[in-house]
Amino acid sequence: MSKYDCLKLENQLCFPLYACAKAVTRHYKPLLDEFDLTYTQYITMMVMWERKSASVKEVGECLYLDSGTLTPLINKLESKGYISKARSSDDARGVIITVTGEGMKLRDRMVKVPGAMGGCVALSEKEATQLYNLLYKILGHFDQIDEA
Amino acid sequence: MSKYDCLKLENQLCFPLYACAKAVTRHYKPLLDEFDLTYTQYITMMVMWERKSASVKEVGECLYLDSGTLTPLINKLESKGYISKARSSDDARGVIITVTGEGMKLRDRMVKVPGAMGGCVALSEKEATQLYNLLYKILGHFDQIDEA
DNA sequence: TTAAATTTGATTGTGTACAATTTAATTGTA
DNA sequence: TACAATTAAATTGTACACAATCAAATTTAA
Repeated sequence: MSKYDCLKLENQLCFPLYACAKAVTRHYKPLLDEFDLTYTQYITMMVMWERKSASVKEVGECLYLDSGTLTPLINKLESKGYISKARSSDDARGVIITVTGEGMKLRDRMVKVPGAMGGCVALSEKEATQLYNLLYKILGHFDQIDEA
Repeated sequence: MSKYDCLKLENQLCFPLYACAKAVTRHYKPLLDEFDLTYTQYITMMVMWERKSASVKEVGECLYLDSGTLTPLINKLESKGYISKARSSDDARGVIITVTGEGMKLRDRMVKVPGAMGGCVALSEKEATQLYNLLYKILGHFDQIDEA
């Protein structure tokens, strides 16, 4: 029992969180490679599939990403033909991105991906729900801190 | 209820994991800035504080990182004076890194960091343990997959 | 014992992340 | 109305992450 115990890797909660998130995206990679998408591009497409259209700012709020990350990423998705970009007519500062027909077709082709990944994680239904709730509890608390 | 529900962001387990890990390291940043360390440098020092000495390969196994990430990071920690590098005498392929006196002094100065971060996460003891166990369960399963 | 296979760390290239700054557009206010 | 403050994206710079490749050293096996 030392005063340094709190600095041991095994006593950290953040480290398994960090390592686990990386492990998950690493195991997503072979699944996503078939569609020529990275994980971040994939979740960006998820937002687009649901909303059809959104500003860069809105996408950033959904994904906790800023324009420094999203601008090049969105340009790549545009060059792949999955989304289109246009200045907002309401407010010329904003850029509205819209999912294309090709982008919607991609959704059909990717329906099997979450299932394939789920088989990889191997938690029970109950454990998965537990984890889900704990993670959103932390995220919610951070959101609260940040808006203050 | 659509066949596309599995592709909704809110139905993903991976997304809050990814977002939460980023939120945690983001909130670590102001704490670590005072010591001129990044999060990855910080956990690398944790390994060094515990082991005093380890090969690049061993550090990588502890942290789930490869030489592409560790080589430049270790060079930075060396230039800050917290560790030293030397070829292994046993096996000239290996590079052994060793924590310096300055590196050990840093541990004393950083004892307050985990507590400060813990106050930020705001889970009960029980929830934190639950989360810890779930994360290591996933990591353990991935380890199993990977070694096969 | 050598030649092939493996291992270790470094290097290169791509893709995030995110802070900080810049530019253009909009809003608020005196 | 003017003009300061704010906002949205883009840009720039630093630091991971990791795949792929390389070079040097070591191990294995024929």
